[in-house]
Amino acid sequence: MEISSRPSRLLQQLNEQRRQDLFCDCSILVEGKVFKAHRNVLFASSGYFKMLLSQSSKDMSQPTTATFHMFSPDTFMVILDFVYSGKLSLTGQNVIEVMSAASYLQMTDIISVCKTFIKSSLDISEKEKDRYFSLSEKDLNSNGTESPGLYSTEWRVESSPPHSQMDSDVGVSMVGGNSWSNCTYYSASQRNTQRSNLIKQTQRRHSIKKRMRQLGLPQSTDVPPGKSRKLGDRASEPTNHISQSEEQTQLDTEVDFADAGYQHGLGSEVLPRSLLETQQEYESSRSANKSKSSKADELYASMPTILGVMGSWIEDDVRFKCPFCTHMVKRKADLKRHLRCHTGERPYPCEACGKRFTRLEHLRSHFRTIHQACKPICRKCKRHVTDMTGQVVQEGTRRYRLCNECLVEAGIESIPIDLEAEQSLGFSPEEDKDSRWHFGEEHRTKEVVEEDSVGLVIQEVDDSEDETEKKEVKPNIS
DNA sequence: CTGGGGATGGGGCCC
DNA sequence: CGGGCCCCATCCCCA
Repeated sequence: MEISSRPSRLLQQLNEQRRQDLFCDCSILVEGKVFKAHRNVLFASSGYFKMLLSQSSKDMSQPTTATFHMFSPDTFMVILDFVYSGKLSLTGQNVIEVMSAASYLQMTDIISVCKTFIKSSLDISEKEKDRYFSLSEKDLNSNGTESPGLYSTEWRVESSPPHSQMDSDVGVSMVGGNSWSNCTYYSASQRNTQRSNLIKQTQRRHSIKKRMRQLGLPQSTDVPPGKSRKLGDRASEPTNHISQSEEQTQLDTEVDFADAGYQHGLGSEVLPRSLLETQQEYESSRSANKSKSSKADELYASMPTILGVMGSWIEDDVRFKCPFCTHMVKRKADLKRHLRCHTGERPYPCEACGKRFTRLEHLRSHFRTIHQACKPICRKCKRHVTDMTGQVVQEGTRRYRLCNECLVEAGIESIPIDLEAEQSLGFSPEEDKDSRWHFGEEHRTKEVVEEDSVGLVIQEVDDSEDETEKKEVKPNIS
């Protein structure tokens, strides 16, 4: 016979004891504020505490103390309240920090709730959008006041009492690792600029799919687990680690959910609003939520203060753990590089096509293959070509080589170098000849329009000038 | 539908 | 610590 209410009553009792500082044998110091708690409860709730307490458990007579600097007392209070009550008080303002702290403390329960919170905020964003349009269409003359408590309830995890959420693969490595260092992130305005550039990319669908994968969201083209990457960290990456890029993508578009609460139970799944499928949706969403986006930007702006690098020690080997996934690297610089895949930061734009890259080398590679036709290989027959046996064909902003035979076969051998067409791209003959690759944002639209009219342009291949051209053509990559 | 190849992105590591 | 190279996985396009 089982009394189902017994565990919760026990937890209530423990919570009461905590509040009255009864039998507390553990002190947690967070930025000068002391929290009292029970070892047993902390041990059972957090992988971090489990490791910490198992190391210090030999001396049970001494009270255990732990000190944290990487999150605020308020954040820890939210987590501690969750540990003792199963209730997680999330708001739009604290969700990121709570999730980050939970990641550090290895409390995947909380991470899951935070993730769902953020996901469902996107759902709310869509509802808000619908409501916005609805108001626009029907209630333009109405008072337009919003129900302040539209989403005000509290997030609760009631279905499961706090329990151990060990992340075995990171558990050991986390012990003693508590140094955080700030990382560089784009400001909100920079991000807006980047985002607008990103929006213009033609491969958005690809990135959305990819981000869905990062989120662990189901998708039709998802690869089976067995086909995952060679590196175990991706395969083993828990799906409850929301990627920051995704998180930000969502937060950028979401409504103001700060100060609002949400009712959530783990048992009743809150279906995440899937990522916006198209640019139109994305942008209409953005425009619909324009008045609210500043809040999301504020939220983003707060991230640099709460995101960081966890240094941890495995034996004598210092390694750095990504706060958003289980990936660990040996060098800070590698972590910084890795973080770009979470932040979506793409600092290296291609001047020719506007496509942005996370790394300079990728930009260079892209530019060489797409815009410079550096490969001395005929694109059609794959044979090796020289400047004697082939020519460079330009198609839009793409360049590639064709051997003379394939040129004849394609019937484009008679097309001369179309200087007029090149000028039609918006460059005067006086301009640097290479500046035709410097398509800025202002040229891009024109470029697309003109691309068809440009057609194929053949230029003489001069391999000897390739290096020179490389430098001139792409000053920002050399 | 499928396989091949190009483009892209990410990790490890050397300089 | 940044730059760069190499390698590999994945995606996408095309035959």
